[in-house]
Amino acid sequence: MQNSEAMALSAALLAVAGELTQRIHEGVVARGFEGVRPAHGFAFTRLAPGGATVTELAAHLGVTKQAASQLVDEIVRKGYAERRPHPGDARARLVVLTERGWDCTRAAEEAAAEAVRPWVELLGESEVRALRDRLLRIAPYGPIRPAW
Amino acid sequence: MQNSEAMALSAALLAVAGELTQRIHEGVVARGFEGVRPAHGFAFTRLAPGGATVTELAAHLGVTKQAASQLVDEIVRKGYAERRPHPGDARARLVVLTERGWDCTRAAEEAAAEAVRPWVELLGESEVRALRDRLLRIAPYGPIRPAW
DNA sequence: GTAAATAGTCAAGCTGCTTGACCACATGGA
DNA sequence: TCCATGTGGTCAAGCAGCTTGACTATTTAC
Repeated sequence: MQNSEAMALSAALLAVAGELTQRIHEGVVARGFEGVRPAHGFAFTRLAPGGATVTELAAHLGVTKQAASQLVDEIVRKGYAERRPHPGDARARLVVLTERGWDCTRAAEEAAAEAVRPWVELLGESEVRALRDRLLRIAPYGPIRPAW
Repeated sequence: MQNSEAMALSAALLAVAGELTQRIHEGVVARGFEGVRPAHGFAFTRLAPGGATVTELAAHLGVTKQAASQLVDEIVRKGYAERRPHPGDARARLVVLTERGWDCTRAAEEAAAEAVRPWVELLGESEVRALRDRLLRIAPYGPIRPAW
């Protein structure tokens, strides 16, 4: 594959990612969840399955644990999560979503569906599913980092 | 399309975008261009076709013109671009890439090709081209914004 | 039982962005 | 032609989110 083709692919991918992030964020805010940043959404997806420690969250977001701790401070203060004692490790604390945190997560899913709708209208549902499948196959396992 | 499917698509897209940005950046640095950030790359693509004013660059990056001006300061100081008087508007200044700026742009294209190579090995060239074509069709025209 | 590793926080500093103020030049109407 | 308004650009100050460094409490390993 030529360099220029790879660059066009990259540019398109990053443009779509930027647009998507912005639309999801706007949709979440429009549903009444203010003071929440896109990075919080990525934290929520890590906390959702049953909570996580600050260190686990830091690894998932690709930041220092101090930064993750500050982020947790913020979402706790805003009522989206709470810190509980960790069962089995008295040093650690388990960060779990509150009911409001779950509401916000569901709002983000709705906003994502809304953001993707124009793609379905343009490409058709099967094409979008194919897009998803291909992206899932090349998606990395490592930490989720901001695009830039 | 279900909300959960849209969310999976979004998560995969953003994960791939983050990984891609990081790999291109690493590739550019590995080719000897230090002190350059991913945002600079997006500036370069706007400057490349024949230069741009600070205001045009700000619109392209989706930031204030003050921020764009600071970014131009930086890439000028590092030797990637220079400010010239604007032909036809004495208020404006045309920011153009230097030879080193062009070298860096070509390095970014090489790095992009390198980052995309694993996808070609995994999905095959025609599938990756199809991916590119679909992304190009849903890519927005507006400013390029960081994914988060 | 003690030394090293790990979870978490506090504090200070830096970087890249923002808002606000301002000057130089351009544009359009009397 | 002259002036009022709009636009391109920069300077300055402030802020948000991250970093590094230092420290305590607890766990793990020998």
